[in-house]
Amino acid sequence: MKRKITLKHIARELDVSISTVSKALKNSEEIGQDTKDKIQAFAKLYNYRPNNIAISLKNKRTKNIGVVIPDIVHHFFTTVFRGIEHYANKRGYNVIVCVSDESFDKEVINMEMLANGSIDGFIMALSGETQLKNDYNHLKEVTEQGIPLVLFDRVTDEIQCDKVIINDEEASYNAVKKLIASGRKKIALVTTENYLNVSAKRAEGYNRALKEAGIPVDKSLILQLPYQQQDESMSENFFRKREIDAVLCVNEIFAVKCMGIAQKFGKRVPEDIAFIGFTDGILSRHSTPPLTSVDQHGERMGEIAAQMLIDKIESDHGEQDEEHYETKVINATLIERGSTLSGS
Amino acid sequence: MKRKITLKHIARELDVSISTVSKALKNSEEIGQDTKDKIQAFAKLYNYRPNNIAISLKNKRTKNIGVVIPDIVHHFFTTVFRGIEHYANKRGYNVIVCVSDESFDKEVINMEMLANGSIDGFIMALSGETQLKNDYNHLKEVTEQGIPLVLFDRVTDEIQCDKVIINDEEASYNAVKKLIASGRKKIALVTTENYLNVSAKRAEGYNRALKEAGIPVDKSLILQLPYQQQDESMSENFFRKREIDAVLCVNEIFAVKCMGIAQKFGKRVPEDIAFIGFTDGILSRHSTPPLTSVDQHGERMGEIAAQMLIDKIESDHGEQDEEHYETKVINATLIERGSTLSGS
DNA sequence: GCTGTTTACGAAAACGGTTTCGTGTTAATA
DNA sequence: TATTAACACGAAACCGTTTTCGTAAACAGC
Repeated sequence: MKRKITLKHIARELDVSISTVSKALKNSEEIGQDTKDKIQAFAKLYNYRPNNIAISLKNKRTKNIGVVIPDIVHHFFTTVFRGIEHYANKRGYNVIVCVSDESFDKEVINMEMLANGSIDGFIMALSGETQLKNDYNHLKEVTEQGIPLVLFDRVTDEIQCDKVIINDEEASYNAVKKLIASGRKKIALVTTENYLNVSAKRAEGYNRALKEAGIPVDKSLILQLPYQQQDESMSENFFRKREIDAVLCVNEIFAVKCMGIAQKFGKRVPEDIAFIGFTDGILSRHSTPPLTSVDQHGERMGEIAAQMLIDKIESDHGEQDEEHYETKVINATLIERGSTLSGS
Repeated sequence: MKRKITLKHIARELDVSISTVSKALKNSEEIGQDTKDKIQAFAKLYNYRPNNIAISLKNKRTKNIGVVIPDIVHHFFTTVFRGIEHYANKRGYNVIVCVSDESFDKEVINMEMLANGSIDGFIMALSGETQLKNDYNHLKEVTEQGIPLVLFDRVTDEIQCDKVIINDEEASYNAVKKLIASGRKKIALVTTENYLNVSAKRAEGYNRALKEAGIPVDKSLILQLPYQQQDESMSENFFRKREIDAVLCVNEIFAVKCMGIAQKFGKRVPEDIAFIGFTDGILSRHSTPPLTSVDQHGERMGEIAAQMLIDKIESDHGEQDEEHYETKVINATLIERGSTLSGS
């Protein structure tokens, strides 16, 4: 077992001082060429690599960023994460992930663990419980310590920091407008039970589009399902009883499920009934027919979040002048597929 | 902005030495009760937390583990990751993730970055390119440095280390046997083009089950698709021309796609044709009919991998006696759903 | 009053680097 | 020849902890 070699080893072996070795490996002008050659050759031979931890301690920079998300087995979050990871890696950063499991306590504990020197900044989406409790002291503490923070998707106005979100309301509005334009009249909305921030926004867009088209909003056309629904009777009743020719769902699981139910009742998609879902994931692409859905550009979102964070980290050398925070809005786009297109 | 407070600050403020502060906060017997009280009160007041980096440097233990996987937007890998993260957190470890994107070079670079002190051990699944090149020097280097390594799912015999895999061959064998038992005779196999390790194992199980039942293996019933296939003509031709009453697919995407195609040709699932997929993910649960599939127990796999790794890390204090490595095999189980059950 | 023990704390080394400053040697200049 | 600048390197501080060891002061025992 070859143990890692350190500056001290090299110095002792070559009978020079540690500082000389350090400088030689940085090709400093201070050191004579022969000495540099000798040291560099030796270092290469023994595959010397500086110890990251020691450097972190010295520089007070870890080159790590902390990502805290509610769930990892979740298409949208992993997509964002991929964007973060790619961008961060490009700039020489590693990513430490913690999963809050939608729990406030876990979110707090994870952040505290990481905030004690392990990372240079945070990127996070709030857990459901945190949004419910509306308690953001852990975020405040972190920012007060001068640790940069970027929130994405699940954000809050209570905290002053950089944010990246999508235009949920508008995306929803546009989707419904498109349905109306293609002649649909009885448009249903399938949303979550406990109005999450994003679901609420999407409902607003739905309402606005209908109103603008002069279609009265019919509450009986709005179905609220539990987040993790097992039982399909609610949805079945909903679709059995009602005359519906289009459906907007706030996520793709609901959309695919509802589409299946409608088909079971003999409706043809998209001829009799059209479907649009949010979150363009694997389900949308592989359902029959493929689902028209709102692409939230998760990867781009992750890249932007990472960029904002790292820029802030690296500009942070002086006391930050006047604090200046941005909220970037990403335009979601509708990807049209078989569940709305009637042409082949 | 309240900066982080250190032992030195406390010491200066209370006019004692740094060592006294350190000991007092650990409630050492060496320190007088009044001094301890004073110091602890002060520390609590200013919310003192020891700096992780300094501790890491001192202990040569980071309490971080590195996870390197080929892809993160991938149901199976995220499931495993969740298992790793949960277990690691329970034992006080954080997780640094790097994504190799199926690229050999990225895998190497990522591991080198992390191996220089950032982590105490690795958990990884090999990238496709690495398996193709059959070059494992980066893994060898890491293990030779005494860094514990656990491979999961995509493993290799070339490296001596702990491993966690599922019984692919047997799972496949059992699945096909079940199809045969339910009266299916013309059983197709849909697999990947460039035989990955796991695909090969699954094909073996398929062959064995057929042979054992006295059914000759018909090469024309085996379809090899590119990993990321766009074009469906290959699959369409396959299903159009052949008399097939059951299909085993090496992943759920293939299964759902093929099921859709068969349905398009007027076949009823499962009456006319049954489907079984590997990887029990979101697609299986939400397809119509829901797909019978092989659950690889990713979360359990992650937990076991993390446990093996951390146990090794924490037993590693002395020079490890004689090296002893294990390969744990997890039994995949078949989850039966509508794509094979003919009963309601 | 002298020795021997506690008690309660501080000095210093160590982890592995970076960096500032000082200094001995040589070469250039007056 | 004396002065000085350039060169090449080492000593030491520092980042924030932990931990070993040394030692003053107080106290006990004789």
